[in-house]
Amino acid sequence: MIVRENENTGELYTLLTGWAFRYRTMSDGRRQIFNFLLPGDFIGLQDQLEEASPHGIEALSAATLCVFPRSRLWDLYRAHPALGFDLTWLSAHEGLIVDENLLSVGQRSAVERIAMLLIHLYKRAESLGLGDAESVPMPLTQQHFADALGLSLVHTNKTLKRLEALGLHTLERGKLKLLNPAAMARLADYHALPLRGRPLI
Amino acid sequence: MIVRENENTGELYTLLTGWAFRYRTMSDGRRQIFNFLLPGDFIGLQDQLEEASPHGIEALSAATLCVFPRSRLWDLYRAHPALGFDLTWLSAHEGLIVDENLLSVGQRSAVERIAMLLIHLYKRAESLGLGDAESVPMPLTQQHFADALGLSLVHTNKTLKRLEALGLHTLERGKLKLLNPAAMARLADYHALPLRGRPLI
DNA sequence: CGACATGTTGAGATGGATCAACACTTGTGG
DNA sequence: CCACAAGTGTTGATCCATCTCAACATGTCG
Repeated sequence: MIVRENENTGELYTLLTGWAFRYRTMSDGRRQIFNFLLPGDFIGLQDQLEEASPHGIEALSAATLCVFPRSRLWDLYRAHPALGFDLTWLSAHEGLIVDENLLSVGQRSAVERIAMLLIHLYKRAESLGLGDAESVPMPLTQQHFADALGLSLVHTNKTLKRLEALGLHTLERGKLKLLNPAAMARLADYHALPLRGRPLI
Repeated sequence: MIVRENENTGELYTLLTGWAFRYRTMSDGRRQIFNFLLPGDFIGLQDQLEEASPHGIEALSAATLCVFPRSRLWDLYRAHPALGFDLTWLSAHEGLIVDENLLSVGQRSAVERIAMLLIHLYKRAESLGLGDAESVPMPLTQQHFADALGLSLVHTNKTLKRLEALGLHTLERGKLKLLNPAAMARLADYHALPLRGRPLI
């Protein structure tokens, strides 16, 4: 547990190693995962100064963080405009990913959603050099897939199995392999978002 | 049409008057609306420099824009760190709204989604001083509701009617009235996001 | 007046939800 | 070392919220 919902830590973080996710729980317990966080992602920009954080953040694996006091955020903008610029970049980039998730949840069928999430996470992990030539680590539980995609746990399981049966991927012991990335991309209507020089803060 | 999908205008805008929406179309024509834009909202931050915009933006009414050349964005950060700070604020704030939509589309039922969108737009318009004491303008078509909420047009129509029949609101000739805001907020599990001093760029 | 966008309504089909088991793994305490 | 609980994954049967299809109504604008 990195950031608790409706609390304010007064801190910002960069995720240095490990995986995490950002989510929100409704008063009756339903949970929506907004995004998954990988090394290099920044945490806490959405929380406006001094306000309680509208979402929680939990780690999916052992993780290390770089901590910033929120009170010095403004100093940073003044003293290092380039870093401020990078922060806006990071914020906008996370926005793009959330947009993509919204597109999935709003318009894609269950198979398409799962396919999309699998490729998307695969590409992100791969581009960070995680995993080896044929697979990347995948610390999510099926419940996480379900909560990110707005599907029930049962249907998530069945859909995941169906894709495996089609020979599109394997997912075991926390390792994801894409056996037919092209077919999966076609299925998901996936288009890589161009990731030009991503800054690290 | 303000920004075309997959093109790059090299410009940024502030929406000064009027309504607009930000969306993306899949290759088979399905469309997801990410967010609605009201006066004061900034346009174009998500589009990374020089890349084609991953989404389109269209006006819902007559609108006026303030135009910035994208090439001078970096100058602005260097010369006026405070404005850079505000831009990050605006970007993060739009992120919060998109999160909220994702929560709706992922977890809420059709009635809840419609109720949520109605209150949310009502509050935003009201806080900008649009409309009068009892109603705000509402230039959306039912198709816009449907595309924003991930519902079919037909079901959107029926659900909207149902809420009207329950006496929760009226929506005619482009004017929205909330007859029982409390009940509607309860239905939607709505919690206002605190809007502290919003900057205008 | 016709053309086109928008709104309305009913009937029937279906993707995904819900309910209910059961299997496997891991950790814990006795 | 075993017994048990808790978390996770798997599978089948049934239900229902929402989708699709198909009309028709209304309004606007040339």
